[in-house]
Amino acid sequence: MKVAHYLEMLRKANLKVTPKREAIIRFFLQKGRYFTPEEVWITLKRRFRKLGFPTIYRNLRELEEIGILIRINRPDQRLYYAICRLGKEREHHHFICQKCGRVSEVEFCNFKDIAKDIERELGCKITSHFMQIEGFCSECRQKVKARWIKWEG
Amino acid sequence: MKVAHYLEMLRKANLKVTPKREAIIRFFLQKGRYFTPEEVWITLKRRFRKLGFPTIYRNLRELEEIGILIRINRPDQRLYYAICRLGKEREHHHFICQKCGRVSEVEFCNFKDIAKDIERELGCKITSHFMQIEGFCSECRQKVKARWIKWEG
DNA sequence: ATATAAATGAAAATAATTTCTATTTAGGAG
DNA sequence: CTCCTAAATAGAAATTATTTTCATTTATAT
Repeated sequence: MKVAHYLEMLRKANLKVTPKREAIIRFFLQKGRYFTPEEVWITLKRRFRKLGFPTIYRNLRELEEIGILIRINRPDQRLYYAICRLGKEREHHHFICQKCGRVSEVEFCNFKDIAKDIERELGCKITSHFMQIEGFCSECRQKVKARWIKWEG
Repeated sequence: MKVAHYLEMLRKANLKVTPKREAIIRFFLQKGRYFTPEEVWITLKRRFRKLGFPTIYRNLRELEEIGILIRINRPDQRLYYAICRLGKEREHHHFICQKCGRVSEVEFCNFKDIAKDIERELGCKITSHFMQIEGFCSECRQKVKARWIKWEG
């Protein structure tokens, strides 16, 4: 998705299109991986002489609420965000590279069937599920392979 | 699983079986739902005149590391723990009741096949995945139903 | 251009979590 | 059963991520 599309999402959500919001979106879109609010702040601080922490935190949360960003779960319990290329309408999950942090959308998920089974088993009613998949992205995977070959001779 | 089994897990992990550790395990086992470290502390404080926050935090983390407890993800970004009745060996996920907080094990997950498809699609190598399923447990579901019937007449 | 509600920066507050250190305790050896 | 040692703990203090407050600025509809 292009920047224009995300800006349209802002308008639809009655959020003003400010230079900082646009910069945040462009930043995530360009990097394609996850970041902490602090990392976003440090990077954007170069371009904006004045840029407060609360602005970053507030905007990241707002952008997440309307489906432009997603939150990434990490064991260190800090906030991590990444851009979502699909939005909330299309059910999907995310793959996170444990080496480079790249985040990729995964549309495939036959959870409907699994949910049915679980509901029958537990007698419960499932309303949502969250999944995060981790591993090595194709790029990092090839690097690892290359190193292996080098070692193995 | 019984308390004795969890104590055995402690020994295997070279962690001493202290009264507080045992109390933490019993607490979670009896309640069957998730709690914050603070909630655990408040409850156990009644039984132990002296009980420090760090002890709770440290123990919860340690018990999680060896598979006795699991961490629950909530949007508020705070720590939540619950007991795991299966351990790390058996691959499984957890269902969390959004009303009462009850945590149930879900062994069914045909992720192997899904993983294959994702790996082919993204060219990645999947090493792990995390899933958390939410909804209403059978008990809370019946309560909701009962209220509905009452309303509907 | 103007008005107005929304967005922002700076400083301060909050609150969860961890560190530090002296003391206590579990559990193995004798 | 007693002693020993490493591990566990309490309490206070420190740390640190995140949020609140509020005066000022800005986007955008008119």
